[in-house]
Amino acid sequence: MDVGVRLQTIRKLKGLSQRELAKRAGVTNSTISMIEKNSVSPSISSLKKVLSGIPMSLVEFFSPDFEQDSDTQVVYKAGELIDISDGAISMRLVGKAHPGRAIAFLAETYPPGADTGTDMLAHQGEEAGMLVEGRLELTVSGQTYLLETGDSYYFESSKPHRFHNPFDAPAKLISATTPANF
Amino acid sequence: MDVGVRLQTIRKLKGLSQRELAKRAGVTNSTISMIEKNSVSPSISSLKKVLSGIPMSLVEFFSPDFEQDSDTQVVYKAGELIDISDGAISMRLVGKAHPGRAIAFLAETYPPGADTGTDMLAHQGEEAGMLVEGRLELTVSGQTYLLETGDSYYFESSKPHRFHNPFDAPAKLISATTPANF
DNA sequence: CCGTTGTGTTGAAAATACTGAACGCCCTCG
DNA sequence: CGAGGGCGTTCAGTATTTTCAACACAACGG
Repeated sequence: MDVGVRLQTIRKLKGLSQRELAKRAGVTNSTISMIEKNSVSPSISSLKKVLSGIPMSLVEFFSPDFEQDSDTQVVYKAGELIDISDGAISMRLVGKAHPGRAIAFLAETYPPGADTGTDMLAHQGEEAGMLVEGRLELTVSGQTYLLETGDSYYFESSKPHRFHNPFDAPAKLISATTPANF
Repeated sequence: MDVGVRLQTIRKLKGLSQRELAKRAGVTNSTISMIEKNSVSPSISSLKKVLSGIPMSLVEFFSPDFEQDSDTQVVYKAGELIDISDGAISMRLVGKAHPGRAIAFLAETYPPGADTGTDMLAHQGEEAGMLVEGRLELTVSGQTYLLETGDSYYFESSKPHRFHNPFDAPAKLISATTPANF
C-alpha cells in the first residue's frame, strides 16, 4: 500500500488541489506535497487531520475499495458464476469482473454428507447467509444449530465455524462474507 | 478511535509483552509503551512496523470489527428477521443482534409493480444479490437488465441503481450490501 | 535474603515529520 | 509583454517522534 499515491488519487478524485485540501484539513500544503511524494511517512494524527478535509476515515483510506468507475459487468446469468468449489461442496461466486471486491457473495450447494471439515474455519470478517433449500447444520463457537429452509445466520468469521449436511437431501445456501478473502 | 488502547487490546489479546512485540516488529519497547499511553502519535511507517510484529494490516487495525466474543445470536428462524420494509417492497434483515454489522444481508420480496423509485439510489459501498424466485428488472448506470431466477448481480453502490418488477409474479431476492447503512 | 528475569515507564539524545517562506512553472487577462 | 494567481516542490528551522539506556516494581528460585 503506497500511502502517497493513494492520497493523491483520492485528492484528485475529489477535485482538490494540495493547497485547497491543506486549508480544509488545517495543515500546510508542504505537508500534503511531501506525503504524496512519500518523502515522509505521516503520523497518524496528521494523516487523520488531512483526511478530515476530504472527508474520509482512516478505515476507508486503508481499504482499497475505491473502485475505478469501470464499465464492469453487472448482471451474471446462473451459468456465469465462477466455480470455486472445494471438494464435494459446490461454491459459485458472483462478480468475477470485480477483482477488488468487498463482498464474497456465494451460491453454495452441500450434497448429503458434505462437510467443511472438523478443523474449524476461522478468518477475519463477518458472514451472513440464508438457506434456500434443504436443511443444514451450522456450528459456531462450539454451538451447533439446525438451519431449515428460510432460516439465516450472521456471525463474526473469527469464531470457529463449520457447515455440515448430515441429511439425505442437498442443501442450497446463499451467503455473503466481508471482506472477500478471494 | 483511540490508537493507544486499541494497540494494547490487540497486543494483550495475542499474549505479547511490549518487549516481545517490539522485538518482533523491530522497534524498541519504549515506542510501544508511548504509543499505548498516547503520549505520541506514531507515524504510519512505525505503526505499520509495529503491526507487522502481530501480524496485522493497517486496514484491520483501523477496522473496529474485532468483536468481543459476545454470546450474540447466530441463527435466525425465517420469522425472526427484522422487517425494514419500504412501501410495497418487503425487506427482512438478517442479524438483528449485530448492531455494528459490516454486511446488510436481506431477503427482499418485490410484488408485481413494485419499484424502488425513478429517482435512483446511490450510496457508498458495494452490493451483490441473487434472484431466487420470479423475474426482476435491474437498472444500473442507465443500463437495464432482466434478472431471471438464479441470476445474480454485483456493482458499486455509488452507481445509480433501481429495482423494478413489471411482471405478474412476485420476485424474491437475496442481497448483501457493505458497508451496512442501517 | 538476594540475584535473576520478567513487566511497563521515563529522560536526554538522535532521527524524523511538519511548518513557513521561499521558488519555478504554467496559465490567463489586461 | 508583464502582473497576477493558480499549481506543486524545496529548504531551513522548529516540533514531534524514536531510540537507548536507564529506572522502579513484582514474581520466582536458590
